[in-house]
Amino acid sequence: MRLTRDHVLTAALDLLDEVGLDGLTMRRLATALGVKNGATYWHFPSKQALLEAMAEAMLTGLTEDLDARLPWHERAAEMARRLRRALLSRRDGARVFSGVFFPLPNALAYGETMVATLREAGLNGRDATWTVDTLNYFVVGHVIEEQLAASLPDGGAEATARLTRALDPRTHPHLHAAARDLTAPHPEEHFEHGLRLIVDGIRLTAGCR
Amino acid sequence: MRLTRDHVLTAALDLLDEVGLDGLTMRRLATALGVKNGATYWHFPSKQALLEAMAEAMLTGLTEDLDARLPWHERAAEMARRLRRALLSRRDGARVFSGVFFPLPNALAYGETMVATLREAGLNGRDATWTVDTLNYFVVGHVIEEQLAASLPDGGAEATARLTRALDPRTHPHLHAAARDLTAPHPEEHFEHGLRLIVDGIRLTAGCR
DNA sequence: GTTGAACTTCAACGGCGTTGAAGTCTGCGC
DNA sequence: GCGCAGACTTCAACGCCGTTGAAGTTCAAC
Repeated sequence: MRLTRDHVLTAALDLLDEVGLDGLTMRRLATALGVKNGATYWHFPSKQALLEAMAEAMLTGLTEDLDARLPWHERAAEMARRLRRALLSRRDGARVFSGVFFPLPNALAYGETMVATLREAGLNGRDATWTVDTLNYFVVGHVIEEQLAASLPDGGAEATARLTRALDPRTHPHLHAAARDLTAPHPEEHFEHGLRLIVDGIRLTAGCR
Repeated sequence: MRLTRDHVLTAALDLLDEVGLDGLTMRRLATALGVKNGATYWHFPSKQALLEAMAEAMLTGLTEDLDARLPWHERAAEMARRLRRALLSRRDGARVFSGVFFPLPNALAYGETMVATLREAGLNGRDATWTVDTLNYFVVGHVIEEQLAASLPDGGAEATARLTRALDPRTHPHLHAAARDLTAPHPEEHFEHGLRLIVDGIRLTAGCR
């Protein structure tokens, strides 16, 4: 059967889950599709274009069915949670997303909804836009680290051990004590902690005007 | 004259400024040093090790001469600003830093100081650690974008034009209006805006206990 | 001077994204 | 039924990349 743009895209997403971003190769993708190396280039002009399509696919439906009756800060938090879940839906999803520069339609819809929500809270255009940026840096950065930790060979045990070894309790008492509060074991709580921090900051800003 | 680990390191940092992270190649580095391709591998076992040393070099002196009389929130903000400036000191510095997994001594010192500052504010160990993570996601994400925008061929004019073209004012009124509030023209204010947002969130959290 | 370690060169390995010419298939008008 | 044009695939390369190991060179200490 002949190839379709969609075949290539879904095969690429499946391959991403299987081998991760670093293992995702145009040659491997062709092999997975039972096709020779150059064939995919008919459907996507470059690997970058394919990665953009993959990112766009991950963000499908991000703004759908959002409860308009929620107060603005709960709506904003819900959107951030949705973005996180979308990025988590594929292995290394956050890194794929962060490598895309092109303005993806689904990302634009997300941004538009976010800015609209914050404007509703009373923020002016510039504040709302910049606040969305701050939220995005947090979400993407958090999920990148989350997925990095998740794809460590031994569940991060070796990396944690090496970190603990590097930490002299005399010079780094706080970090030494914090070794058990790393991201890895509590991703949800860690995410909610940061999210609340930022949303609280927004509420403070919003209340001041 | 023979090579030194230090020669290689400073040449790598200079080459980074010249050609950016994507142009930084072991072969190009060797050429810049007037040496053949394999020679650098005597001083650094791998490119990754070299990048780690480069990141560590960028973070030198990050925690020095911090005014202990400042209130905690100003000290934390000052640290974040220092981290930003350190990452900005080299082209693509933030991307170099974010690609390093190994716990760098200077990064640990930074983290220790940050956690200590937040504990002083009354946060418990876990809250302090996680809050530092949130701050770091913001700083690194912000500077990555800042430097990405700075290294666009035409100062970002073409990218902005393409974005504006992709934005229908009917479907994306807020983003369309916000096209002039992008990061690029106001990096300082944009950074300070996000920083204040997060620090305000911390102050709120700190006040609650 | 000899020697042994420190350092460099040399030549390759296997991999990557991408390209363009050549080939094959397929559906459509005749 | 047939030919043909466009759609799609293969093939064979190009020029990169990080890394490696054996062979060669330099140099300081004895």
